[in-house]
Amino acid sequence: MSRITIHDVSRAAGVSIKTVSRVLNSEPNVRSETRARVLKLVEELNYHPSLSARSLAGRSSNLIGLIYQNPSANYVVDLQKGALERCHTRGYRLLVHPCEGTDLSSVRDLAGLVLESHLDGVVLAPPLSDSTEVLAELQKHRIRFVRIAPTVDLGAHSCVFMNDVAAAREMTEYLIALGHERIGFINGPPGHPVTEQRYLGYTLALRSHGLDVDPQLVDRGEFTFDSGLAAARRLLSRATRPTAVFASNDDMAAGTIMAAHEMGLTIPSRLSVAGFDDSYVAQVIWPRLTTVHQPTYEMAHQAADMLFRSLGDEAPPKSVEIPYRMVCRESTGPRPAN
Amino acid sequence: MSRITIHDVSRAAGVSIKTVSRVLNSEPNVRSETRARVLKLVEELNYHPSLSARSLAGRSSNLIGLIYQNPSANYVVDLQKGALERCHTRGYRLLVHPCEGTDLSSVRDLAGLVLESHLDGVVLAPPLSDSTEVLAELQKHRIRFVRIAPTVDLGAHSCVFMNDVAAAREMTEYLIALGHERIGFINGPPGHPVTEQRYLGYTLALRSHGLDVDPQLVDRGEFTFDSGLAAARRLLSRATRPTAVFASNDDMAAGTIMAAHEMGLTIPSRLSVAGFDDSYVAQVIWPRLTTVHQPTYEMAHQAADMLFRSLGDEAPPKSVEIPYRMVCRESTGPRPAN
DNA sequence: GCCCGTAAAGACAACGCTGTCAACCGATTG
DNA sequence: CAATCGGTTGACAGCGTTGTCTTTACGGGC
Repeated sequence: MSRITIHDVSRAAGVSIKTVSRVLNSEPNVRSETRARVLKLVEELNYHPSLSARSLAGRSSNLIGLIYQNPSANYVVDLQKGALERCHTRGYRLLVHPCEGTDLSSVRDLAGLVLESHLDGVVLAPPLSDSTEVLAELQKHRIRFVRIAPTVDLGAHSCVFMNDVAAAREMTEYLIALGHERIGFINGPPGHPVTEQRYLGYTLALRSHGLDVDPQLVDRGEFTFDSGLAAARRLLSRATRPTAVFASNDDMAAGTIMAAHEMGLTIPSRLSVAGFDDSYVAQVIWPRLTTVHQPTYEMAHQAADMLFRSLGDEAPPKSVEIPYRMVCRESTGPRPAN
Repeated sequence: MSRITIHDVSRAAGVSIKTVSRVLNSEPNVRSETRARVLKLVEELNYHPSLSARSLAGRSSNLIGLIYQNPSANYVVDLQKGALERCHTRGYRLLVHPCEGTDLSSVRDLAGLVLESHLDGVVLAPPLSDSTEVLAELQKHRIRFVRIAPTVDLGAHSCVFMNDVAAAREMTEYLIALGHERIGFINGPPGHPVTEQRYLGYTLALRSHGLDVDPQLVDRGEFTFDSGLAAARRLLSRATRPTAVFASNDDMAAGTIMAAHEMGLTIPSRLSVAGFDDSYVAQVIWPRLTTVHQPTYEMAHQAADMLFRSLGDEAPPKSVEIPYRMVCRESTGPRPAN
């Protein structure tokens, strides 16, 4: 039982392989009668064109890459789903490529991956979307790419993003509106694109409401639960404890909630906690987390779409902003009377 | 700047393309001196062989598929990581394929996927690993596969699994040992491979300790947080409330904990909750969840390994059992004095 | 009635590699 | 010294498509 090829179909239909090829690629200049006959045979013989042969012979491989380096499972899955959905409707296939480790070797591998697999283009998720090495490598090989949530070289390439500054600012202002004045902040790791932005939003909100940015109220984590737990423990043991903590992602917010539980601080009556991302954990922990919905799925979806458009020489917009959404749940409340 | 091919390397090294090919594939009968020269040029020219050409010309595509249909992000990511790691060390590439929807079309597509992409084989995750349609389709096309956690046709093909029955039994016995006698159970959806097994473990434990299986204490969910929450609400409002609830996965256990919080039942002093999977949420919710660690990563890793071995005609073991591990945290405690 | 334009279809050479087989070499053997 | 052999290498034909160019058929305009 060997593979069914275009030759089998062409023989059965009594046409040349080129005609079958034309039908399969929806090219013009095929009589509708012939087209129908070929299509019927394709169905009957259960013929599936070889992608390898296609990408070898043609200009396109109908394969794009999704490149990320992110520890958060939910983020990754949303990314994949968004990109996959778009790939599916456009007849593309997706190769996922988690870049583990920050070493340079994986960066060099990247161009290799694209070349080996004949990728038509790649979608770059943060923090890789800001890596100058990665960008340089891709450009050197003239590889098309779309970046998700970059913070540097905005104008240079297509990208899709959300306004992290405005979102962080709005969340902080929400806490201020609830009466909080000592608002702690758990920052992300330095160097990560969104870290600066979310912190900036936090400080802008404070300043515009006449509040000082107290370094005693700012700590730092690695965007992981454990690091958030540790940072929150430090923050909540300070002499002047904050009445609200804004963690710059949900995992660290979950850590903060755990720390509060440990210390017997009821949420939100004695401590308000806000997160960022609206990941799965936000809906699952007690109390449910007030957070900013990051449109990861939509961004990946849009990024893939822009990539396809640029592959089709259909000059895509330089950048697309996807709106975020405040999600107010039960982890935040008015400042304690005290 | 066009692509660098095997011809460029062979020209530069002053050998035939076949010799370069031999070097790249670690074939014998190449003088070590020649081999070194070729390798050096490959490095210098930054040559990357085309996988399309390879899979078209050769017998193997060095590409395997990971096929799943699972809503849980953490499970999926663990699966991917396990398979990817093994692929990486063996020089294979991984095509992930989430089968959304249970419709037959995706099943028919499956063989198409394999044929189109020249996959050498596939790893099948539950619940697809039990789908007779999928298995039939793969066999019809003589496609090699390894199943993860199947429950039917065990002997027929290679598979890797864990002992869900024993694990569920051990967890139930752990609760019994804590003094609990009214132990609720939240079952999974009918038809899913592990549903029956975990329930069986639960009943076996009860019976062997002289306890009845009270249908009033058993409810059902869909392995999702929301369904677990709903089931727990029902379960905890019954006349004779259980003193412990064993949810057959972590997401539903998280829902149970949320329900308990809603009803003001402190955990574990008034209600013990146990889960299954040891997914990310288990470590993040308050109190941390007592659960069974499901070795998802290891199973995927092992499955990929077995697939590679069977591709290399190195008759792999028919089935491999990966040990589970009880993880006792703070969500379980002695039966309330009452 | 002839020429030309255009739609429809085919012939054939790539694409970049591997598989097969043949060729060559120096060394061993009878 | 011819025959043989194993290690080393190369020539060349695919693999299953698409791209390019050519051929054929069929109308319409003069």
